Amino acid sequence: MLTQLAIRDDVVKNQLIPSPAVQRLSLYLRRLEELARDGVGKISSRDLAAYLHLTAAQVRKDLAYFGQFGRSGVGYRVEPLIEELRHILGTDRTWTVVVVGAGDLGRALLRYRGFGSKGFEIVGAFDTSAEKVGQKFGSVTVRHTDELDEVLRTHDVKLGVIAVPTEAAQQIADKLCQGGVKGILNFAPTTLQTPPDVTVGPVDLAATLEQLSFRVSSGSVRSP
Amino acid sequence: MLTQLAIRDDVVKNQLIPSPAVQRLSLYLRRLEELARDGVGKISSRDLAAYLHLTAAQVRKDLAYFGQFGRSGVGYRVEPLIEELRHILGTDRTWTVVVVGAGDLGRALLRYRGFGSKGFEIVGAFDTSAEKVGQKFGSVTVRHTDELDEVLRTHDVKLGVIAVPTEAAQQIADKLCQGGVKGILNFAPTTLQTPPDVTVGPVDLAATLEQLSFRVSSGSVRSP
DNA sequence: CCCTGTGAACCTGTTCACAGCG
DNA sequence: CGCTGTGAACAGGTTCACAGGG
Repeated sequence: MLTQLAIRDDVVKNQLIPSPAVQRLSLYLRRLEELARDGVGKISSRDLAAYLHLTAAQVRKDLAYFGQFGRSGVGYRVEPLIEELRHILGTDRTWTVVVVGAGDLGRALLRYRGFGSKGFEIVGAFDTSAEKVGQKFGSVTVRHTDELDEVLRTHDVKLGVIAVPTEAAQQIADKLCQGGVKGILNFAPTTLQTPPDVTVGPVDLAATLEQLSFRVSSGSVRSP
Repeated sequence: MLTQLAIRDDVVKNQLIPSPAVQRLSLYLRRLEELARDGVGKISSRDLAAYLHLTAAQVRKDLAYFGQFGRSGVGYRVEPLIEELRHILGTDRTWTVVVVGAGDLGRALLRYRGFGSKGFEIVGAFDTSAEKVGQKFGSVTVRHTDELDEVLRTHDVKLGVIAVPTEAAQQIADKLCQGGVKGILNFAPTTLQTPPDVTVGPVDLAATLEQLSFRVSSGSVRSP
C-alpha cells in the first residue's frame, strides 16, 4: 500500500516526530471513532481541532508528519484516516499484554472492556497472593508471579502492566524487561529504572490529582 | 513565612510557570518522600535528576521558579523542600473529592490508600445502579447520583473523579461543574467540554497503551 | 471558494556555562 | 571547592500565512 510506504519513508528519513504530536494522534483517533459511530464521513481540521480544544494548523501539521491524508477543499475522510492512525500507532495488529498485580486496580483492568477493541489482548494475569491465584477476572485466570517468565516467552509478550504495590514494582519491572517486554504501563507511584530500549508509561493517580490541585489553587500555569 | 511570600510574589508577578515544570514537581515530591522515608537529609540537583532521568539544570530551574530552596555547596534539604512542594502544589491542605461511578475502576479508587496520604479525602461516591447504591467500599458508602448536587454544595467540593461509562461522562461533568467543582479527573475515554475555569486531567488507559504500542513498533519519537 | 500541506516566523522550554555563596 | 541560581544560547514545538489543488 502506498500510504504504508509513505510512513515507512518518514521513519527511514529519520524525521523524528514530536512526542506531543504522537499523543494527540490518540485523541484524533478516539474522536474519529466517535464520528464514525455517528455516521460522519468526513471532517475538517477545523472541526476536529475545535472539539479537542486544539488549533486547525496543529491538527494538519500532526497528520502531515505521517503522510498526506486530507483533500483540499474537503477535509479528511473519517474511515480511511482511522485506518491510517491505527496503522501508525501500531494497533492494527493485536498486542499481547500481561497484567501483574490482581489487587483492586489490576482486577479493574482485567475486566476493562476498552482494551480488546483497541487491539490489546491480555494473555496473563499474575499475583503472589495465594487467595488470588486461580481466581478468574474477565476472561483471565490469575497465576502465580513465578510463572511470569514462562508466559512472557511462550507468548512473545511486548507490553506489560504493573499494578502491584510500590515496593514490588521495580522487581516486577526487572522481570518484565528480562522477559523481553518493551513497553510498561506503570501504575505504581515510583520511577522505574529500565534499559533504554524499554518505554515506561507512568500513570500516577495521586500525582495527577496533585496537578489538578495546583491548577485549582493557583491557576498560574501556561495553558497546555 | 518568608517562602510563602516568595511564592505568592511569583504568582502575583504573573510569572507563568511552564506546565511541564509543574508536572515534574510531583515527581520531585514523590522522590523526596522516598528519600525522607530512607532517612536521607539532603540531596543535590544532580542526584535527584539522575534518579528521575532528568538533568541537574532542569531540576534547579524548576525549583527556582518558586523560590530559592537550595544551599550553595550543599544541595536541598529534604524535609523543608517536601514542605515547600506540598505548599506549592496545594496538598498541604485537605481537598475533598467525590468519585462518580462505582464500577470496577471507581471501586478501586475508593479503596486506594494513596489518596489520603496526599491530602485528598473522598467525601462521596455515586452511582445510578440500584445494586451499588448503599454498598460500602473503603470508608465510603455509595449514594445515588441524584444526591450528587447536594453533597457538592454541603462539602464545598472542588475536585471530582469521573469513572462512569463514556456515554454518561459529559452529563456527569456538567453536574460537577454546575456544583462548583474546579478540577476533574476523567477516566472516560472522551473529551469533556467544560467551562474555562475548570481543569480536566484526562486519564485514558487505552490511549496510554497506544502510545507504548507506537514507541515499541517504531521507536521514532524524540525522547520525552 | 474551501481546505490542506508546508516553509518561515515565532514562542516556549531546555541546556549551557558561569558568577556567587557557603 | 561543591553546588545553587540564573542570564544567555539553543532547540523543540506551535502558529502564521500563503501557495496550490479540487
